Amino acid sequence: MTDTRTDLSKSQNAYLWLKERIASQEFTPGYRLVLGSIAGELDMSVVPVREAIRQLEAEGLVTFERNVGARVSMVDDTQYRHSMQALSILEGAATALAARQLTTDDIAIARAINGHMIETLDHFDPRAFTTLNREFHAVLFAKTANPRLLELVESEWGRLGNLRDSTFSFVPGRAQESVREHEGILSLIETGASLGDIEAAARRHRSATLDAYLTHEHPGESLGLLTL
Amino acid sequence: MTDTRTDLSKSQNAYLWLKERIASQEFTPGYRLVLGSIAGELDMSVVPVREAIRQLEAEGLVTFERNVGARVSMVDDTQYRHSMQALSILEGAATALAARQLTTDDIAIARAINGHMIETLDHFDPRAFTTLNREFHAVLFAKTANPRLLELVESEWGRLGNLRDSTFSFVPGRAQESVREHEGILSLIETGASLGDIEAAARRHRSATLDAYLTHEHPGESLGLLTL
DNA sequence: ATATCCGAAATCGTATACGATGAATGTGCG
DNA sequence: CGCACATTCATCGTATACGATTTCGGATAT
Repeated sequence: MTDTRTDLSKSQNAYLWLKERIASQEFTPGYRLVLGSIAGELDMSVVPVREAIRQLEAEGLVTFERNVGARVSMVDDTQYRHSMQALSILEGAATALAARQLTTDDIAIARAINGHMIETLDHFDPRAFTTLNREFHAVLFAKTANPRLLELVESEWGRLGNLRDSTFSFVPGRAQESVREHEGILSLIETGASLGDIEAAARRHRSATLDAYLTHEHPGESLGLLTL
Repeated sequence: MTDTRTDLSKSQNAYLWLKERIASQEFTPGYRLVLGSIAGELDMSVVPVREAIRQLEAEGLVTFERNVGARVSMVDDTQYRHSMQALSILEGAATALAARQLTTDDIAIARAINGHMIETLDHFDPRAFTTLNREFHAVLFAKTANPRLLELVESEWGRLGNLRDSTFSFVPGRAQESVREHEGILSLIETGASLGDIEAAARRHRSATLDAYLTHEHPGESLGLLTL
């Protein structure tokens, strides 16, 4: 069942394998990455595993402590907010930069996805909702004029380990609000609104998710949205 | 003369050493990083060197090709634009997020630095100008409410290898324009302008540097500034 | 002269080995 | 009973070794 691709180096395989485990929350923040065990699991020596972990470290997914080992990074609440805010900025810009490239077909696809999201609202499944949500935004980003922004967005999502995204969706009413905002962004794009307006809307959309979480979990507290 | 810090692991030392060489342009884009040579130079085996290079790869400073080796990443013009644009977005946001935290003292310091920049305009030294320029923005960012943004900015600067920054400054008239824009940003902050205005100004400031370069090197071409 | 093939050298990717360091456990003393 | 210290164990960090792959140069054929 090992889906290791032989056309990749072992260290690359280890890298992907670990990344997957972290993203899928099999390895949760704080989880200790023992070189020997992982190497055994993947049927390789420790050397490529170490390389893989170093790469993950450079991306911020893993923290090393000398002579102690590596563990999946803990993102405390503060870091979480900062990453989310950075994400809102990056995604907002990416959306705006893609807006002009989107065809009516693209918009139709996005709208269809949003339709599915609305359907799920009855028998609410946060995981499905989250998946659809990412698909929705993927469509919007797909034709961005700046692929580098996409890399940054992806990397930042990895950093967050999409860990709490599902819990986010649980904030009462936020899901409904979210799909409404999606529709709002789509119509802004359709009607040829200014890039500034589109960017602001897309940014607010992500910020609002975080803000809803903050005010819900820590009543009275708020991110203080970047007003753009 | 080896300033290797013994409190760091060898791989960390190799990482820093390489990063320095790349930043200082001793290793220019395309330069081949031969494991054995570097290991010899640093008096260590190849293993830590490989780890270091993997980290740099994750940051985008180095590119690996299987069974061939690693070389310092080539940033072609397109990638360069995209990174610069991403940078303008990140720096714009970082500036806005720091604006409200800046004291009159901070602004005075920034203004003093900008003053030095103006002085250098007579006997124009692009390297000194660039250094001062980064200092200026460092002051503005220093108190940002979002340190994660700073990390992203730093990382993106590393990616660009601050390679062509000096050539940028050579675009006729851009240096003068730049210091004027600095002053403009400072007064926006002083007068308590909206964060949106500040962000837009800061973003435009960086974009304009790129745009000046593009229209100068490739006449008729332009980035098409994100209008924010 | 140019192209093609072959062998040598260079370099990479990974396994194994081992000293070094930190954590865990046990032991003796207050 | 609890704490200081010694000992053992787990794990890390790095050196060395070696097969695998690519690159390079020269010999041969066209």
